[in-house]
Amino acid sequence: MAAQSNRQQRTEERRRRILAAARERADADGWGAVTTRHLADAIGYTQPVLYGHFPGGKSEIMLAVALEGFVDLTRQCREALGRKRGRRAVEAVAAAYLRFSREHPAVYEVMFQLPIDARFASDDTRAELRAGFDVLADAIGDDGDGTATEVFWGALHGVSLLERAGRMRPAQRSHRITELGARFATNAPAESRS
Amino acid sequence: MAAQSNRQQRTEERRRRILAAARERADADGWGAVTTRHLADAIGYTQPVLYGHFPGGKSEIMLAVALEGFVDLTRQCREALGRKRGRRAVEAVAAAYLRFSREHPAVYEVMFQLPIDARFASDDTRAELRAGFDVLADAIGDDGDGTATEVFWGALHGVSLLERAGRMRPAQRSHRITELGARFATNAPAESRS
DNA sequence: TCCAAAATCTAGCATTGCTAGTATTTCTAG
DNA sequence: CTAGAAATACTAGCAATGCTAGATTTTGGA
Repeated sequence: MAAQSNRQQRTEERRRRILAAARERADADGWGAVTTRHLADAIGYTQPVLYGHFPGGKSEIMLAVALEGFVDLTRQCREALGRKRGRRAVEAVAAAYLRFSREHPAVYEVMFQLPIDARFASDDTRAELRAGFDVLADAIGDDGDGTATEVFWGALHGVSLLERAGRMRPAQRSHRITELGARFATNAPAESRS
Repeated sequence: MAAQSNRQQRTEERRRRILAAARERADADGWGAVTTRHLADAIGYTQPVLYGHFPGGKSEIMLAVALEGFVDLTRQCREALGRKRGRRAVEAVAAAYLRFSREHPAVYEVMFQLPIDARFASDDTRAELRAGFDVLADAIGDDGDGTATEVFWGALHGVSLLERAGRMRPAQRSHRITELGARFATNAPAESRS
C-alpha cells in the first residue's frame, strides 16, 4: 500500500505542484491571473495535462484549493482555541480566523464563493465544513441550536472580507477583535427566542 | 436646466436601460452572464455604443450599478430604522439589510467586491458609503469610535453572504435576526478597550 | 525487441472584453 | 431646402481565455 508505482507517485507530485502554483499565484494576483496556460507553464507541461488531473478544469482546481483551505483554517482556529474559555477563546479564534483570511486571500475567497452544492460536495467536504463550524461553536460556547454560531461565523466572515476590501480602518483591527470577544463571549445574551 | 436637448435625453435614457439590463441579468444569472454582447442586444444597439456611455467598459457599468445599490440599501435601512431604538432598531435594520442582499444578490455582490479605491472613488462614492455606515451606527446606538459599527456591519455582510452561499440554515433566518438584535443592541457590552 | 497503452503535445474552437476604422444619421449653416 | 460637418452607430477584427479533439511521443511489460 505504501509503495505506489512510480507513475502514481509522479502523478500525485504533479497534482500537488498544480495546486501549489494555483494557490500561490491566486494569493498574489487574484484568481483572474490564474490561467490554465500559466499553470501549465508553472509545472512545465502543456494545458491538456491539467485536465488529466482535474477533468473539471479550472473550477475543479479552485475547489481543490478550497478544500485544502478548510482543513488549514479549521486547524489553525483549533490550535488558537486550545483550552481557552470565554472572551479569550473568542478573541483567539477570531484573530486566527482573520489572520488566515488576510494571509491567504484567494484561498479564502474561493472557500466561500464557490458553490458547494450537491454536485461538488462529497462527504469529505461536508465533514470539513462541519469541523470548521464546530470549532467556532466551541469558541463561543454555543450550547443552543447553533444560531449564535452562525451569526458569529457571519461576523468573522464579513469582517474579514470588509477588511480586505479596504472598507474598515486598519488601525482598529485589534479593537474589532476585542469587540467580537465582548459581543460573542459565552454570556449568552438573553436567549429571547420566540 | 430642465429642458435637455433631445440628444442628451435619449443618451440618459439609454444609459438607464443599460444599467437596468445589467442589473436584471446579473441578479438573475450572475455577472458572468452579463456580457457586452448581451447588453448591446438588450438595448438594441451594438457593442461599441456601450463604450460611448461607459468608457471603462464592463467594470464601469458594474461600478455604476454598485453606486445605485448603495443609495438603495441605505435608504431601505433608514426607512426600516425609523424612530426605533434598541433591539427593535437593530432587528429592523438587519432584516432590511439582509432582504436587500437576498433580493439583489448581484448588485450587493458588486457593491463590496469591486475595488472602491482612489481611482474609482469620487466624493459622491465616499459620501454614499458614509451614509450607509451612519445608519448602521444609529441602529446600534454606537457612540464610540465606530468599532462596534464596523463589527455589526461585518456581521450583516457575512451573514448575508453565507446565507446566499447556502452555508446557513434557511429556517433559522428569523432566529439570526433575533440573535443580531441581542448581540448588538445598545447595551454597549463592557467597553474593555485597552 | 516490439507492441499496446499511457502520456503528452499540437493545433484549434468558441467565447469573452474591447477597439480601430468606416458608414450612416443628424444637426446646423447658408 | 440643401450641403457639409459633427455626432452617432456599425462592421470587422484582435488578443486572451477555458477547453478539447486528434496526432505523436514515451513508457512499461511480454
